[in-house]
Amino acid sequence: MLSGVSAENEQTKNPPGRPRSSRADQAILGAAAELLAEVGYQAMSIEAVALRAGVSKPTIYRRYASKEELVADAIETLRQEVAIPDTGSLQTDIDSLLAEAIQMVQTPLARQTMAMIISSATSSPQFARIYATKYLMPRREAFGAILERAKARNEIRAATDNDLFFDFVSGIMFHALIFEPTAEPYEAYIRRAVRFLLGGAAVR
Amino acid sequence: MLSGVSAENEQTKNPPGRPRSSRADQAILGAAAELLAEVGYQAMSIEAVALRAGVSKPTIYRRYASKEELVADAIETLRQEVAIPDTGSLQTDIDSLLAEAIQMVQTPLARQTMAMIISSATSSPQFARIYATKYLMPRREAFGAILERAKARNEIRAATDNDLFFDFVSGIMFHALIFEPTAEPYEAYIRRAVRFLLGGAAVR
Amino acid sequence: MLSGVSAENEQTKNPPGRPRSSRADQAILGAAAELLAEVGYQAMSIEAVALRAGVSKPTIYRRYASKEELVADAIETLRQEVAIPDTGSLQTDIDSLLAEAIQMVQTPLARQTMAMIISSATSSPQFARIYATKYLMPRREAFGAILERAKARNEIRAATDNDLFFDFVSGIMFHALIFEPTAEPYEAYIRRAVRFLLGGAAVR
Amino acid sequence: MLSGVSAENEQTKNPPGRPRSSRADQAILGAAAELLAEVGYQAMSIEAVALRAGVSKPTIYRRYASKEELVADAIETLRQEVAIPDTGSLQTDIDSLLAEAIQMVQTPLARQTMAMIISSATSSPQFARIYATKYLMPRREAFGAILERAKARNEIRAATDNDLFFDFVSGIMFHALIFEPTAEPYEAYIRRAVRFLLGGAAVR
DNA sequence: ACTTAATCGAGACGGTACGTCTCGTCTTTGT
DNA sequence: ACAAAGACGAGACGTACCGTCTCGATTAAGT
Repeated sequence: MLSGVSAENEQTKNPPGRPRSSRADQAILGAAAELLAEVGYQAMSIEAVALRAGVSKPTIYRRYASKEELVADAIETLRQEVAIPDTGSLQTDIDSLLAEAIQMVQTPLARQTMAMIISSATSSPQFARIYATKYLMPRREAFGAILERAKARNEIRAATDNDLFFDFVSGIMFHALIFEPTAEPYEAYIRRAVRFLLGGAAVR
Repeated sequence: MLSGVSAENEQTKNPPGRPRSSRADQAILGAAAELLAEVGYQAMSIEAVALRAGVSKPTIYRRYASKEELVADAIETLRQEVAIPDTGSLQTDIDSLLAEAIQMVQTPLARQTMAMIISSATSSPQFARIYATKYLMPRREAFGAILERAKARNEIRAATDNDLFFDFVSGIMFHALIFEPTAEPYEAYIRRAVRFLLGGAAVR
Repeated sequence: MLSGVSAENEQTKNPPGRPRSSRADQAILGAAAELLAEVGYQAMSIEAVALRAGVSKPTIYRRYASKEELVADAIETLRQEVAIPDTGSLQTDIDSLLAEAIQMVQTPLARQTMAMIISSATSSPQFARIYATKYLMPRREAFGAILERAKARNEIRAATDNDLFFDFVSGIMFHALIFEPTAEPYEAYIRRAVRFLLGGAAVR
Repeated sequence: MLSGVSAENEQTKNPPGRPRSSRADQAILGAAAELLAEVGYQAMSIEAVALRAGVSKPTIYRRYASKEELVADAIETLRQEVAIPDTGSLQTDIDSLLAEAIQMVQTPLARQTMAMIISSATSSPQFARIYATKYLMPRREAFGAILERAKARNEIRAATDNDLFFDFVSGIMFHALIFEPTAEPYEAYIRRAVRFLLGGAAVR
């Protein structure tokens, strides 16, 4: 891992023997992502991944010591790019971010991923870390940016804790997804909740 | 199910044959609850439940078609009683409720239950319903009661949506449990977050 | 069983309670005999007998302690009456007896019965005894009778052991049924074999 | 099987994948043969075979689709070598063959095997074929050889059907084993019966 | 060209748990 | 007291995956 001696590793010395097949690498990750979205984390068997990837079981186990590692790698490839809106109004900036997040969070893959994260939160915290890094972090930063601009425009109090604000939004989206606390549609509920939160932070 | 016509069903006619053993009922539910807390939902096998309950496998399958049904019944028996505090101050009332909730939510059984709820939220929504009914509902009502009293004392605005307030608290507790957004202790973070929320709702 | 003696049973004291249903008795034996012929001894389950007889399992177990006892009783009811032929010639007498025996021994019920007898010959010798009594004994006596008449007509030597002769015939019928030693039809083989035996016993 | 084409199939190409463990092969067959002799065909469970062989259940099911196939293979391995006696006298030659056969046929394994053969003679004729090939055939040939020599010595008629003679001997041994027709010991009865048969075949 | 060595597919291995089946017994209500 | 209905403990059934292992066949890199 930590190779301080640079002279040796300058030209990545190939190990002897047949190199790993990159075709197999991609096939495995692709099959794992598909199955994850289709049947979920628990029901996904390594055997099924091997079958779909057209690869043998040991070829998977040579790369990943467990289903968790495989899945962690598979979801890591799902890159999240978040455009930071700048409409001149906090309300519309937030609406823009929410629209994307709401759509994303309602896909089966997102549901499965969330389920998996929480299932294994105790035993395998790496999922939560990956999710926090890959998914939450860009959105946290986007929220931070638009909140800062709103402070500059004096729309909200300067003392407002950006991270806490984001945590509340993220938390209530999670919560509502699971428990469906009201009869109204998911999107309407979330928008109402965020207005509530903004009202509390608003300058008066 | 609930047949209002009492005259007909007055004397619940026993079905023929040997009745189900209530000893077995309890033993199964008890063993399931224990194992759930010990090894978690996924690792809990029907076989192990049967062994610990001193009951045969078919005796379990006669009652429950799947592990999910069994577990749903097992967690349904875990009754939640919430005392509604009345200290004369919203802040201390909330502190009192939070203290209990924070303690509860950090036990292994609660973690396992939450994990299971979310894992199966899509496929088996009954878990979420049970949890919402058994766990969240009493707390939602307690929050409603103390918020109403706070409104009467003019501590918070009368227009504050009690349910939404509770959803935010519940949501951020969930969220923080999973993602540990800050380095500070869980309890401190939650208390800080709730103060943030109260600040927004406060009368000015 | 034998309740002819009236002096002892003069006042046939009815036992208390509901008397055993003779309808059930017959239904059980009938169902057992049918299933025995259809699926064989091993595959015949008490459960299936109960179902077909329209009777509950304990009702059967109240009468018979085991499947063996039930089956023993069922086959005991299959009475065997053998007419002793008297045509004036040993050869035609034997042909007559053989015709009937060959036909009988090739029915599925007979095959199943034989299989059962031998399966349990070590552990449950009562089957072999019942079969020997109900099936073999009348034929042994018939053979004895026609052989005696043949001796009187000086067709075979007077010293011929009737029982041994019968055992050989019975034995080769059994043997050929199981192992099909030749390509020729069962009946032709048996007749050829008996002529061989008669040739050895014939007076010269 | 039929490898007429020598050029192509000369070097039997190994199938891909890990080869079956011959250690497991032998352990399974050994355990099956032991259990067969100990508890009988019906009471022998695949589970018990797996346990005794130190092998998992799927390893057995990979090789044999049913208990019948397993047992057929197990009894096929029980090789029967019969030495053909040549004492110069038919009577003593036969005595020698009988002695071995009588001893063999009275062992528990032989009883169990016979029972199984006949139990399944209708449904699974492969047992009877295996028994006929492995057990009866060598003895049939031995009898054929000593009878031919007896004919050369003019002890018995040249027209005597060797196979039929053997069938009678085999048949009466079977028959006597099952029905015990006399009070005398098995061996004495068989020897008496064979003398009867020889008397019929003798040259006069 | 030839060795070397890690890869590949295929599939068997000992395990564990699955959900089902039938066994013979037990326990209730109703006759 | 018996009949019926059906639950019970017990335990085998045959199947599905687990993660590991053993093969023969490839596939480069380093001789």
